[in-house]
Amino acid sequence: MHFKNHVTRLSQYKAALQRLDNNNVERTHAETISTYIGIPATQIRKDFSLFGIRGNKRGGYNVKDLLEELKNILGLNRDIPVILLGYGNLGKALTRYQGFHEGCVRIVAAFDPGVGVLSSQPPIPVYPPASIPKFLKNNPVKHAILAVPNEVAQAIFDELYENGVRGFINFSTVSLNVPEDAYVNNVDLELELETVIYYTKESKNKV
Amino acid sequence: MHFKNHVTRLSQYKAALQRLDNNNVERTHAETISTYIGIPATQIRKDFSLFGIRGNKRGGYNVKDLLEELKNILGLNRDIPVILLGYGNLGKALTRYQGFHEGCVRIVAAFDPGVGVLSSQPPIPVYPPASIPKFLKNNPVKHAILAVPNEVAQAIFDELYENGVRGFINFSTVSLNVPEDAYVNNVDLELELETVIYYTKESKNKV
DNA sequence: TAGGTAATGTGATATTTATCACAATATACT
DNA sequence: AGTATATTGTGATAAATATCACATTACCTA
Repeated sequence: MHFKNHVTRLSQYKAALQRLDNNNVERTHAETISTYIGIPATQIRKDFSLFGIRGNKRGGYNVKDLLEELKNILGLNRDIPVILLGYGNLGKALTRYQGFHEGCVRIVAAFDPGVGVLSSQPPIPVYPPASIPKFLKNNPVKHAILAVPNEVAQAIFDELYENGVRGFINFSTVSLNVPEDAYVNNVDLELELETVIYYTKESKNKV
Repeated sequence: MHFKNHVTRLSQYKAALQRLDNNNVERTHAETISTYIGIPATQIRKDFSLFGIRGNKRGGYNVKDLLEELKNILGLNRDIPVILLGYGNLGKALTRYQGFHEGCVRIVAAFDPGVGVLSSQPPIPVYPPASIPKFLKNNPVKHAILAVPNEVAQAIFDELYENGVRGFINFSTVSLNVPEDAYVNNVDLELELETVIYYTKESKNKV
């Protein structure tokens, strides 16, 4: 069992619960969450069951408690420092990405060879790539976002792995060589776009 | 059948084939592609079989032909114009995203309310949102990338849909209300990151 | 406090997706 | 030409995932 889908859904549930909590809603139900995010209520309950989340047989779920449980399961019950590799346009976008600000994920530093010629004042410290090992020795960060050119992706990955980073988002389009105990989530934007194109073709392929 | 996974894989195959072609490789095999992208050869052949792609029983596949077939299936056998909504950091990153340059997807214009105060010369024309209907009347683009703040995502979506756009990538974190004949691919970067965090937790939840 | 009901929780079932095993066949070799 | 072999192509099987049906239970009302 790899749980990829389950984990994705838990994350969606968490986001929904966060919004409910922001709106000061105190109790909710599987049906409510369902209409919120478009996942069948029975699927939601099954997922909760699988991960040991219990509600109240008639009162549904307490929003704050459920949110807390989901965060615990996802490992989001504490601040997660993340480093960013590559401070180009994508890197800049990520440092300002509103999705991260609500959660407990925080980009603490970026590394980019162009550090000397940055035009504007970055919102996080940006260091030259040479200082990666030293930084990681002082700040044992476990997660990294790879927003670097394809040519250097594997080399940067290896260096980060050497220095203890184990979880990665990879925005480059090379398929990295990854040791057993690391986890890489590839986000290929072209691929995402091509999926859209396939599903909006006038004439789908008959299968 | 929804084929989401199949289509994603086809897209990966296409990318691999493109690289093989760039390196002037003439023939290839399921096994080769497999080691390239880490998908079992038998899965690859099954996918090909499902979409009617045939190889040569001993010579494998002709790279150029296979690439062409994959492009046909994915609807990538012609230039695909795409518009970009929101020319913030993410928008800028996307216009320069190297993944798109190889393929046939081309971002032809962006729309952003801050169009008047752009610092540098953008590589594509940037128009105010008010001109969306007129633009789409003159340029019947079918695909859009939503890189706008959550608050306006649904409104922008509705306007685009009204004007004929049917395929979307949505980078905002709201779950859009989508008519039957449109397709939205939600790319939630926080969710992607949370997946990574889950899989790199020291103590996984026992299930 | 007893009955009605809205919700959960989960075993059973169906569907989807991936893997396996091997038959078929095109090429290479002798 | 005939045999060996690499590789495809696919039915059968297994595994994963989602849905259904309904038993259970906590709350509400009278």
